[in-house]
Amino acid sequence: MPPPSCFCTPTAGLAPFFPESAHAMRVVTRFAPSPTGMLHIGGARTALFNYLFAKKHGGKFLLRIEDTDRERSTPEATAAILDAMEWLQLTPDDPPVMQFSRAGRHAEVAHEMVARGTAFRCYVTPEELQARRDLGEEKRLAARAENISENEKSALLAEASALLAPFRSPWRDGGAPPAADTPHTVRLRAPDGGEQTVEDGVQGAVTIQSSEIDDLVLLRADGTPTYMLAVVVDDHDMAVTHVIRGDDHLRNTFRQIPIYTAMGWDIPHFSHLPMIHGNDGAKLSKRHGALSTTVYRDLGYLPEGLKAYLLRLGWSHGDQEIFTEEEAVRLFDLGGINKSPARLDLEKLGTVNAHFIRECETERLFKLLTPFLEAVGLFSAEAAERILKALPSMKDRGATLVELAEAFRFLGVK
RNA sequence: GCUCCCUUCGUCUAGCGGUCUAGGACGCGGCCCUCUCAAGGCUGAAACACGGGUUCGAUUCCCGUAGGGAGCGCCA
Repeated sequence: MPPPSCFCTPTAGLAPFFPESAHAMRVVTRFAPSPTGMLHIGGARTALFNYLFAKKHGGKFLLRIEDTDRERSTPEATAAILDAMEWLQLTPDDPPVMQFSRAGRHAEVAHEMVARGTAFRCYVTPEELQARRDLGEEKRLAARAENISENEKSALLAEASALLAPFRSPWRDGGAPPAADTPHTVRLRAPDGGEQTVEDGVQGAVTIQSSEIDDLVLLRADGTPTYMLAVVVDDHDMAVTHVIRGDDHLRNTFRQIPIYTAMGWDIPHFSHLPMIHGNDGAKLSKRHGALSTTVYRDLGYLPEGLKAYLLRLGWSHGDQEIFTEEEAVRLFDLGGINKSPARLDLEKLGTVNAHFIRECETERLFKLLTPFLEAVGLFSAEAAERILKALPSMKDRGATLVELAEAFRFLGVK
């Protein structure tokens, strides 16, 4: 049995999470949702893993609302996310950071990068870029025509892939603006040659060609920061040591690392979690029913039940199926995370939840159950006493609070 | 299309070259317990995607194929 403190050698070939000597370095993780919709189940799991990892190492778990998209961010979504986090008892150690409030700091960093020559002013417009992509698509389509020669075809394809390749701006090496007052963005000057490798805590070593990284926009023409700049600056300023997020961000890591490098900042340790799919194997969407995390609360699941189920989705510790919160904190590790996507299985969630309903302390269960009883008209002040008394022997009568409430119908409360 | 990633029972997974006639869990079938239901106990069916290597030996390592996923924005 390895000592529990041995968290630095989960997988061969993995970069150590900590320099041997820096035991004083404190683990900081964060969950960074964008308030453009509800907190879905995949996000809840990401938050859980970040929370668990931080707690296990005696570190800090932070929450940052990524609201730099002013068009799509809403206060309602922010409130919904906070509500879900609170329900799940995934409480951040510091007050949530609203990313947009830090826009000034982000711009400051972008300008610093321009001064250092690792970013530049770019005068290309979104329309020009779109035209470039459209032309690329056109050429590709043209290459499919049947009445052209092989030579023409490959020439067309070559043009298409050049047009569709990651964008490298004509201004990346400087140059005068078309006119004195031409609006400009600030773009990262992407690394020139060779390849880039990142040691991911879940995916292992992942390598891509530098040419796959584009000169991404850091500051929009209106001076506001993009997500790519904001995450890096905030993660650095918040002293985040471990970035644990969905693997839809894996490629972004390669676009973010050059920003850390440009500023001479320490690069955090990255771990990218596989996505969660619906029970039909397709990407999670509305038709999979309960999408928002708080819907599970309304469906009668206990927060600890949902968390225990989510924990086992993509993570395992031998054959153990049920983990108490204390065990989860103690046993969680990056090495136990699976690389392949998982499907949501409501049947199993029900079983896990049933376990936690049985484990639930009676007084608390009674409080949680009351609204569900009221919803089906089975609660009254007079019946409260009887319900409370019957509850201990009723605990195994349902997998959810909804079912449990239904089971009280026999009491003839009315 | 290009790049990267993934692939063990229906589902979640164990497995990190011999322990695998592949283990656990959910679900499913049967039996027991029980006035009924639930819970519980026992039990059964159910998987290494395919093809090549490497090796004395592959579920485990490598390469293809197929299937799936992600990314390719002045979105995050």
